[in-house]
Amino acid sequence: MDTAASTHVEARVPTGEDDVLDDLSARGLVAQSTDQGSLRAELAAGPVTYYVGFDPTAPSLTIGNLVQLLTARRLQEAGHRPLVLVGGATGLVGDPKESGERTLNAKDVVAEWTARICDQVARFVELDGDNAATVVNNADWTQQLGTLDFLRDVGRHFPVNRMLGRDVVRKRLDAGISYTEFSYVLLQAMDYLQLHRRYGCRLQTGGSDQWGNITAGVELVRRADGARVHALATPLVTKADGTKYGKTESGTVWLDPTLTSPYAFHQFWLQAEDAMVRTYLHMFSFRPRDELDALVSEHEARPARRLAQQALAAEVTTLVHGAPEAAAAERAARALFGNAELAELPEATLRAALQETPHARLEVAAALPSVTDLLVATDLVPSRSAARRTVLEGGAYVNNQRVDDADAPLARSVLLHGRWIVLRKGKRTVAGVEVVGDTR
RNA sequence: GGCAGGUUGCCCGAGCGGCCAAUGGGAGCGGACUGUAAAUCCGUCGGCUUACGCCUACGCAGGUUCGAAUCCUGCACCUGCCA
Repeated sequence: MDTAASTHVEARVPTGEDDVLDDLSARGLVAQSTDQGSLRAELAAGPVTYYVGFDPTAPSLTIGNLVQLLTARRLQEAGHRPLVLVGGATGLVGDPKESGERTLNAKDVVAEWTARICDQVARFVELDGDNAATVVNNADWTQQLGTLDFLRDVGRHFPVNRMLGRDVVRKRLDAGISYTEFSYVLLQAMDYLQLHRRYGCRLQTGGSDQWGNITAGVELVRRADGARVHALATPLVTKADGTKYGKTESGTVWLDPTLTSPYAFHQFWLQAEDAMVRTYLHMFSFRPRDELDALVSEHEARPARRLAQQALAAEVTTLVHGAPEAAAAERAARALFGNAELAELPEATLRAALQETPHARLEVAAALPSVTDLLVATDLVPSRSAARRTVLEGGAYVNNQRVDDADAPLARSVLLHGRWIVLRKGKRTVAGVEVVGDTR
């Protein structure tokens, strides 16, 4: 991680125009690749058809997959032709992971996830033009393949002794690995071969955790068709301490706005660690590198202003959710976390901000509910016990005022513009409450 | 197939008849400090109950006992040794 981050601080040797590969590696997006010289030559010679694949293991992709999607987009912008593969077939089998055997998902569930991810993925690449992207599903060539043909035509190219030497497999040998997962690599390798034959695909990109699967495909294409094709792996995105990236207190950061709201998505990036913003900007932003370097210098001079985080959040949210959503998330953040007194915000601004956060509408007849009730109603906490605990720990705020009594009904005077409450848990988790009904 | 050991809360891992909602670590959450950053320190960490308690939990199903995560029986899965 650090090596990737440090390579682009130094001024590059001035060789005129950077090519895509230079740009990718300067951005820290190249962890491993097959022979760079010939890959560079092929990319320079003309449009190269390449592919990146995603397995439907959930109803949506996550920000962990975003690096892959954006890398595909960078290559497309450089004139190459993307095939985005969704693993309708491989998703039924499951990539072996170190921690142990996966639970197989039901076929109809996988089919639904596949459809959703096909839609999702299509938004990150250009579907028109000379080098239009194509979304493909590996179920198309895997599903009707017979077992005997599979064993004879694909299986014979895979020496088991080599397969046993693979890292993931070795790590699973003690705990055990099913034949299902052991065979996964054959399916992914076959994808590369099929895409090579059908579309002339010559490059596969993916996360470095996929390197083994990717190179297995490279090898299969060579053995089966005698062709030399390429592989390019991006590094895994991590936090400064090397731990897993992409989780918040409420869980995974999804690309689907119904699973992670644009506001929550924006907040995630806004809260990026100082030590990592430079890395993230280079990996996720499409702005030129010298512009990013300038931004980072400015940030380092005055980190408390969080300029780099703001730029990062604005751009990535725009990429994923569009400019209007990104702007709304930004306005909400400014209203709720800015220096302005909440009571002085115009109602329209306040309402718009709270619509972005988790919020609840409450019918109230007489007395207002307690903070505990509100924390539960807005899903800021999972249970009433947790809500009480939060209040007890001093982490519950109404309109930025700490509340000490978990059970006392709130006074009517807390209502902003007669109906709004800004509820906060801890430092940065905000929710809105709209009180409707008799508010005399 | 035989023998031995194992299955504990989000994860790791103690407990081996009552003092166990269960030691400890990690993650998470809250507070202090700060900048919606990191590090550090402190607190918290099944659910319901304005707290007297109640409910659900220690692989699954039964049983013994006043009382079981702890003992017994059966089942499932895992690990090691032997075949």
